[in-house]
This record gives sequence, C-alpha cells and structure tokens, in this order.
Amino acid sequence: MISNNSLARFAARLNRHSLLSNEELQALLKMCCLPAQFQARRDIVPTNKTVDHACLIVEGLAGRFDLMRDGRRQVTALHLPGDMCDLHSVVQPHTAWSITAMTATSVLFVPHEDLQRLAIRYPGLAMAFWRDTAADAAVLAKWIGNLGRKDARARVAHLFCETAFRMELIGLGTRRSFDLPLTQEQLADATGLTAVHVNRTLQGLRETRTLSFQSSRAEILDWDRLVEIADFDSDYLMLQASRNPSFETSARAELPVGA
Amino acid sequence: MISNNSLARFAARLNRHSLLSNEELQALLKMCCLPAQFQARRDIVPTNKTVDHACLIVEGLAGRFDLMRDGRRQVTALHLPGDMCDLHSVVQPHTAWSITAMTATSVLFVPHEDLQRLAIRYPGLAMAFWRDTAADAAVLAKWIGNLGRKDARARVAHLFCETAFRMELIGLGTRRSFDLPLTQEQLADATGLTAVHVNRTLQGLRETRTLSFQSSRAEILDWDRLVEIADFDSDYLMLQASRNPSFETSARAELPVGA
DNA sequence: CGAGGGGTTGATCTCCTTCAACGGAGGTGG
DNA sequence: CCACCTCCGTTGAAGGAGATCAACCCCTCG
Repeated sequence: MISNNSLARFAARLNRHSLLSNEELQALLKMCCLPAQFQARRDIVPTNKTVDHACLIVEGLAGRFDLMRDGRRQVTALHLPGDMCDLHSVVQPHTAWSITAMTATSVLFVPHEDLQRLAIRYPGLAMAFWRDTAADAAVLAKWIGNLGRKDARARVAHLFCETAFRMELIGLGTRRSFDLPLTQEQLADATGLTAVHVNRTLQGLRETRTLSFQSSRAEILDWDRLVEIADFDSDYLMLQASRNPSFETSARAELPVGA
Repeated sequence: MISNNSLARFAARLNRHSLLSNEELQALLKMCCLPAQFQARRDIVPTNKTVDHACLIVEGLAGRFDLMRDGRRQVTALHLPGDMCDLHSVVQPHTAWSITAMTATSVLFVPHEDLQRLAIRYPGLAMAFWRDTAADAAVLAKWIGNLGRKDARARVAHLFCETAFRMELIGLGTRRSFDLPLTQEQLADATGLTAVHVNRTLQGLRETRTLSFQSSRAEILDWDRLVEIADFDSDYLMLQASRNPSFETSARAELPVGA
C-alpha cells in the first residue's frame, strides 16, 4: 500500500512529542487507510455528521472551520502535512466543526476502529494520541489569545511565525522561506480580519522589510522583528520540550507485566 | 479522606461523555489528592513551570489565561466545579498557560502519576481522559469562532449561554438563573473586550429584557433570544451526544481477554 | 472617615470594516 | 489569437464598533 510513506509523516509527528517504541511504530505504520484527493475549497469533512474515520493530511493545506449562521466563517486550526487533523474525532465522532481543503490536498482516511484498537493495545500510543490532542488544544488556546488581545499586525505576524516554525519542522522549507499557497481571504479567515485589511497589513510588513508574501511564497526577511511584533514564543507548540520520557518508559516497562 | 465527594464531581463529568464501568469509577474515586484554597486573583498554576499534578476545581471559578508581554491577558477557558482544568498537563506537564482563581476557589491537586497509572491500567479511563481533553478543545475552537467573527453583543451572549448551560448541567442553578461572581473586567478578559464595553453591552441586553447580570447573579430573561443573539448551539459542548458506547463496551469486553 | 474596588457615563479617537472600483494574471471559447 | 471572464490583489473613501481616557458614584471594609 502506497500509504505507508504518508503514515510515516504522522508517526514522525507523534514521535516528536512522544517517544514511541519500535513495536508501536510498526503498528502505526501497518494501519490500513484510504487515500483521497480534494480540490481547494472542497469539504474534506462536513459539519454535523458522525464520522468513523480520521483524516491525515498528506499534501496540501486544510483548515478546520467554525461556521456562523450568517455565513461568516473562522478558521480555528490550520493543518499541514503529517497532521491527523481530526484525531480527536476518534473519541468525539460527531463533528461540530468542518474540515476544508484550503489548497489542492491529498489525505488518508484512517478508520477510527484501527486507531481505537491501537490505543487499547498500546497504552503508549493512547498517550501519544491524547498528547497530540492536547498539543492541538494548546494551539487553539494561543489563537484565542491572539484574536482576543492582539491587533491585526500582531495576528498576521503570529500566524506567519507559527506556520514558518511548523513548516520547518516537517521539512517543507525553512522558517525564512516556505510555500504557503493561501489567498489573502483565507488568511483573513484565520486571523479574524477581512481580506482588505489583511492586504494592508501585509503591505505594512512588506514595507518595513519584515515579511514578504507574494505569489504563494512567504519570505521572512526579519525573523526577530516578526517574532517581536507577534509576541511569539514557540513553547506552546509543544514540539520538543513536552516529551515525558519518565512516563513513556514506565508505560513500556509495565506493559508486559501489569496489564 | 474528604476529597471523595469532590472527586465524584469529576467522575460525574467524565461519565457524562464516557460510560465508565464500576471498576473504573471506583478506581477514580480512590485517587489520593491534596486539597487547597485560593483567594480570587491568585495563581493556582503559574505559567512556565513543569507541574506534576493536575488541578480539579471543587468550588469557585478558575480561568486559564494567556498572558501577553505587555500585560494584556485573555481568558482561554473558564472552569467550573468538577472540571479537571488542566487534565492535559498529564501528557503535557510544561505549562504555557496559567490557571488563576477568578473567585475564591477550592481545588484538589491530583498527582499525574496516579492519573497515568489509571490510564494505563484502564484503557476506558484513558479514553475518557482523552475525550475530556477533546471536549475542552472543542470549546476552545468555539471561542476562536466567537472572537474572530462575532461582535461584542454576540460574544457576551454566547459566554452566558455556554456558562448557563454548563452550570445547569453540574447542578449549580438553572440555565435561567445562576450565580456568577465575576466582575465585568473578568468578563472582558474572557470576551476579548474592555470592561467599559462589557458594561455597555450588558446594559443593552438588560434593556431588551434578555439578560440581567447584577450583584454576581445572572438571570436569563429570554433564553431563546439570547441563543439567537449568540448563535449558540450546545452541540460543541459534547455533553450528551458524544458518547461512544460501541467502543467503550468493546474496550471493556477486551480488557480481561486481550491485554 | 478615608481608601479602594467595581459599576456607570461621556467624549474622543482609531483601528478595522464596508463598499466600490480597478488592474493584472490565468483560463476558456470563439 | 484575441475577447472575455473570473479570481485575486490593490486602492480609496466613508462609516462604525469598540478602545481609551477620565470622571463620578456607590458600596464595603479597614
């Protein structure tokens, strides 16, 4: 199955915050899953359904959306390749959100059943899944802070800092330069602004030689300045610091004995 | 130990979204934990530390805060009695957030070690913990939508809808009438507004006989109207609908045999 | 009695929205 | 190959929602 390669990206993500044993890793990679393609602006997971599979981003960009009655929409999370963007649906199969392809996107659908089976069989994996959901939540919390208490410039700057950081982490470009094929309207959906104001804000950042974002490419000209403007601190991403090896090893040690 | 009674509230919360077996329930209630009291505005969990215990709210109100460099602050989550407000710290012991008592609050500190042990021993509990974190994240996502795309009136209305709903659920008042000893400044911290504007917004809601909030008491005079203004839909709270019994029972069935 | 915290009010300012128009790039069909 | 259309970025002008600043009131508490 071709999907092995793509599952590896997810495994790598988990392994970044949770140490996985070889056995756990192998079990992860053996999950069977269904590949699918989506054009930009297509719903990958519609709202208000009950789903029986989670969705792993292989290529492209996907957004989790909160939709208002009047048609306004807000991106609540941005998902890059390797993200299992609704891993939480395993424990919460009724969707109150919707996941939409923001660019042409290819995904793998992974049955909940498989993920549940792994979580029961391997407590270390259950912890890793839980931790992944917690990491996701930490990003959500940070976005609340940004939307609630920062102006347009800081919000846009923060989005670019975060995305640059994550892109570098998964090996898609560097934090100074990476592809980001989003329209200004999509950036607006993510920052709680209008497309017009995102435009003006980007111009401001461009004029001060801080950030240039043109033809789907982000070039961060002055990283320190951007971080300063955004009040960005990568800690919340929980990408390297949050390992909890003492528990992971004890989990493994206890597995053959205790359970 | 006095704490049994208080742990029961948390168990009830879990049981609301995850079916627990008697054995799991008993194990939960047997956790040992340390009671503590906090005055309003005291940090229960400071930011930028590594913690080895989670924090269960027994009485009072606590807020999770995101703090900006310049001193601005944003509440990212509001925690009511029965909430284990940083359950996610079990898998993510480094705090990027801070938890502060918003009123006089009594809490129980529960060692991560105990929670981890339970999660390993009982996959059903591990799932319940994971689901609790997911439910928490769903609220965070909804708040992002509110902050990003709704005006002051809708934000305030939504906060009251959500809180009324949750209060009723845990048996502290009804959705029409409940105690909420928060200042307008604290409401402002939660809605991304200023205290002055919260004041004017509340006046507007009071004048239209929708909501009255005075001397620490919320009276929702017109629930339907408030829901309409807030664009509130309780689905995201995942309080009754998200049970996943098919898995829970299979987990239990497999426990004695499989693991 | 004085101090301080919280609610209320008014005046002013500003950031962002809204609306509208235009231009360029890319795609399509005659 | 050009006409046309659509999408996206850009610009300008006007309006509005909410912030900011400052004052005042009331209540509680030392």
